[in-house]
Amino acid sequence: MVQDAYSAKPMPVTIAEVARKAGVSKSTISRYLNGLYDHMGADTRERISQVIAELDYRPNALARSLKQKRTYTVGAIVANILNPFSTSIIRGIEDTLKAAGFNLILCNADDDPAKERDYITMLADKQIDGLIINTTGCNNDLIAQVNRNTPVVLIDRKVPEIQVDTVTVDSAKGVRQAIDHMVSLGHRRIAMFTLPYDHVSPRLERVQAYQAAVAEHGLDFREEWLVQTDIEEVSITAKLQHILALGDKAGKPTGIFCANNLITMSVVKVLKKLGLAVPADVAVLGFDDWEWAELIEPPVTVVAQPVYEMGNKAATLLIKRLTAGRPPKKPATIMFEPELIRRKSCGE
Amino acid sequence: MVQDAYSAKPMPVTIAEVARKAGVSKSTISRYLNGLYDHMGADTRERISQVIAELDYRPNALARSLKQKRTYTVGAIVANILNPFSTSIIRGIEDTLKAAGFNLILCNADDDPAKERDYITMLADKQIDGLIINTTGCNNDLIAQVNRNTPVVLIDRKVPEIQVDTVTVDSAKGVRQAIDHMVSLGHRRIAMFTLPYDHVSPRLERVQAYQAAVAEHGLDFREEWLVQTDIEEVSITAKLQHILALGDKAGKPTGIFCANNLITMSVVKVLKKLGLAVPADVAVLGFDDWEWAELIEPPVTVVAQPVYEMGNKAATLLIKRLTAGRPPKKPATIMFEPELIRRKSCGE
DNA sequence: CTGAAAGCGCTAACAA
DNA sequence: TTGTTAGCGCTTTCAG
Repeated sequence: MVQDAYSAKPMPVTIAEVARKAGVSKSTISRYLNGLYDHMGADTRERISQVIAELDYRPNALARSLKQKRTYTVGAIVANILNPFSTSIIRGIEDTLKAAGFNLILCNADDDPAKERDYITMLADKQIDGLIINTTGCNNDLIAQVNRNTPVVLIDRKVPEIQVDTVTVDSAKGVRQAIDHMVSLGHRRIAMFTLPYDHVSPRLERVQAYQAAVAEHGLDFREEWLVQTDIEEVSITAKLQHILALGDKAGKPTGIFCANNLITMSVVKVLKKLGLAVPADVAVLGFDDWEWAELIEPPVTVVAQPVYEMGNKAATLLIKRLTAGRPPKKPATIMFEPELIRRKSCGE
Repeated sequence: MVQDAYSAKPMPVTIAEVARKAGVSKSTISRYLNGLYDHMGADTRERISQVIAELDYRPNALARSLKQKRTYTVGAIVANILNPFSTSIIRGIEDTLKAAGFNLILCNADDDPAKERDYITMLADKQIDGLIINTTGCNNDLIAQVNRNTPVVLIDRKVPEIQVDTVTVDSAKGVRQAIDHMVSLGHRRIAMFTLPYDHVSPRLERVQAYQAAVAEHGLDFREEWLVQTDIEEVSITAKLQHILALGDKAGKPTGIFCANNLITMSVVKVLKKLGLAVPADVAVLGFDDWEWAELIEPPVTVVAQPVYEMGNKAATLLIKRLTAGRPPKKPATIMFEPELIRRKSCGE
């Protein structure tokens, strides 16, 4: 068949062509490509090397993977790529994977279960060797199914129904540190802002830990102080105005604990727009640190998670499964330690 | 052959199995999968649908792509995923691609030419249909070669040697806006901080535009004010201290123009550490906006680029090539308009 | 040390 | 309306 004059893709060179030009069989080329030249004629080897260079030949990974049933590729799906939390994790995953010779396909679920679902199936269809996912928590069935063929590692968010390696942070301890810190600075009326916490384990854990800490410290508490919200400015503004209008005697909180960095940013932004001073009018403490948290005025006090290391660990766990001598070990859950970073947003 | 007891991957179900169970040929299944059931027996269709559901069958994308010579996947390589500039672009690319039915493989070159090189070949080996790249500028040969088989779109950074669609921002105009603004606020001694600008077109353009603007306004100028640096705190600190120690009469600049957001963040951070007030001690204006630039104290004035739209556009151009009626059009370079966003870091 | 041949899972003429 | 057949580009026994 003749090559179409306008066709976008010129005929790429195949192993057969290399074989012909080098005057050997495809098998020999294949062996060469796979480093099996222990017992290969030095002359043949040399010739093949030359022909390959000359033709600029690169093996087709699709064909190879189809035959070998391995792609040496792992997929990673993060919840929201605009969140520094996700990008740091990605860097952690990437470095470890690369060092081990695996490729990475990155996907951004955008906190949308449907999008996540699409990406999971796309990756599975592409026959990835493994999956690392910071899941929305709404596709557990699919993830479990993928996990039957392909090792999966969960990051940040746990899903007890699925038996897989999981990397998280000790949210309870982090919240404890946060509340202890605020209390030590004299706060006794502490509100908490969180994204909706159904389906998402760390969010739920943080809310529960907040409630526990409030109880143990014998702090004041009102249902209205536990606010579930999205990060839109209008929403945050409304909720903030509501709790801050509660009136001073035991009604208005003096501090706000934000359950993740997105919330923290929004809260700080809105507070600023409302002309409220931090921490004079109200203190702020966030869960999760990020590069420029100290650039905000005032620099915001946070509970930091070792995000990069969490990415490393997730990749390491996955690689272990991918290269494991059998039989496979029981799934483990690794919990990292959070760390309080004192800056200026809580007073002192 | 018997399935190995410990083998990680259970035998996945293939089209042949579906065919057998449904009592039809593989071709029929294939037709079904590809939506060619116009002239298919309603009964067969029904049966196939059932068997597929029953077996949880998913076609192997590797096999399909090998045969079709299309992966419906485009690769995107960004310079630095920790940079909000990159992530916004990614979102733009992603949305457009998804809407057009293409998959996206994301890679982070980390501003490292070697890493970039690896990713480009990896993507090419995986037979991507197209590539969008914010290149380091050090792999032009490779990119040109890929471009012979596969449409490439350059984003943010131009490479004149390669004939491809390119999406950029009008750096010259942006810089002009920046300098004009500072001048209008009374600054006549303006320094510029930039990352090393060899290989990277927008950086070079910005430096040239800065020099041109300085000349046209008849501003004071000293070689030392044009500083090339990395974003490490130590480097920035040293350079900053140097120019600020120059002495007041025409030596010490009153304003600093930062050529990109990474530089801006570092400069602001170091200024803060040095106890210098912005804009009282020195004004700051940055190229490129980002979500939380207004959270900094003072909120920093910037020249914003429509990053999300640039991502959209890059993807759109690529899709056009991928779905084009032939013959292909000549490569175009699209230039987006920057926009000055006045905040507080330049005085007034 | 190297080659022949079969086959990975799918699609696409061409027949029927 | 459906089946047969021949590959896509590579790897991998099995022979020699």
